[in-house]
Amino acid sequence: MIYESILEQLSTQSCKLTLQRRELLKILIRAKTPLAAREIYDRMLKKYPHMSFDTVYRNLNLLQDLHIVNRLDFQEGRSRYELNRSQDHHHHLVCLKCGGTWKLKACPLEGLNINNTVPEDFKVTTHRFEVFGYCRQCRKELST
Amino acid sequence: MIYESILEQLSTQSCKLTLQRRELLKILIRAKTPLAAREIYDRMLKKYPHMSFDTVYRNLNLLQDLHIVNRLDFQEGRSRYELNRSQDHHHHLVCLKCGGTWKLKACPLEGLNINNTVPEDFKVTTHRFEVFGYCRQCRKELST
DNA sequence: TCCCAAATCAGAATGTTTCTGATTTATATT
DNA sequence: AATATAAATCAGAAACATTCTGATTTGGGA
Repeated sequence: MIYESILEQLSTQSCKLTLQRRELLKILIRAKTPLAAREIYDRMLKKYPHMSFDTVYRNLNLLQDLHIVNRLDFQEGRSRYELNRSQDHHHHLVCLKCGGTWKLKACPLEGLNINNTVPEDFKVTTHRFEVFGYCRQCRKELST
Repeated sequence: MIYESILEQLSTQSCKLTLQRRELLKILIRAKTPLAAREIYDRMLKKYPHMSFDTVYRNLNLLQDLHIVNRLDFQEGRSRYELNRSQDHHHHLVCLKCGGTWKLKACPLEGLNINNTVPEDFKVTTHRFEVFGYCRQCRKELST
């Protein structure tokens, strides 16, 4: 469903539906949490053992440009990627110990006073918001 | 004033007040915008031409641990650093074209519904919020 | 002045991301 | 079904930020 509609979108942009590209999409659709390029690459190697790492990056960048994928940064020294599901705009809660992530529905741009603080002549295109800390499990482990 | 109080703080932590460390602090205090490690290094080279890049990073990490410096990420492929001036908690507005930054006083954590969306058993330590787009000047240049 | 932990230096190493140039492939057309 | 070709892939190198290593120097207390 999502998969097919993305393939269609790619076709209309005259992008080829290569096996590698399809596999990358399937991995992102299956993912329960944002993945690092390295993690995606490792999963793809299982099906395509001769994959080039470069292919992962090229496709992630392409999908980003088409707004099919979001690039995220959780201060880990590398990016993570997630499918951009429309109607599911969200931000993240990130555990600094285990790297676990949870969705935050609250969005600062929906808050009241943002429009007062951003100058009118500044054209806003995107924003980021992340909350960091320690999840229940990791809190326990820290105190023992 | 700020400079002296930081030196004092460093002393009490039994950190040595090396010339390089002092110079790095002065650069951060002078800075009108968050600086990349590379930019800091370039400025330090003028005074200490034999500086090691490593020294910049080591000190930035130290100062970060002591909450004297904030590490920021503006999706540029490298971090930027700014002095953590207490009583001036803020976020940033970032121009995607020129890299210019402006302070945003609004903070999402002060908003209403955050406490409802973060689970109680999650220990929040930090957060990030950035707004990206194009500044007045760069908007003009894009449309011509 | 002496001592030594802390800091620095120089250069190598690590890890992520991008580039290059040759080869392969998806797909539109015949 | 065969062909042409732009797009995509591969393999490896390169670029870049950041961290590490091991030898040397230095700030600051005794």
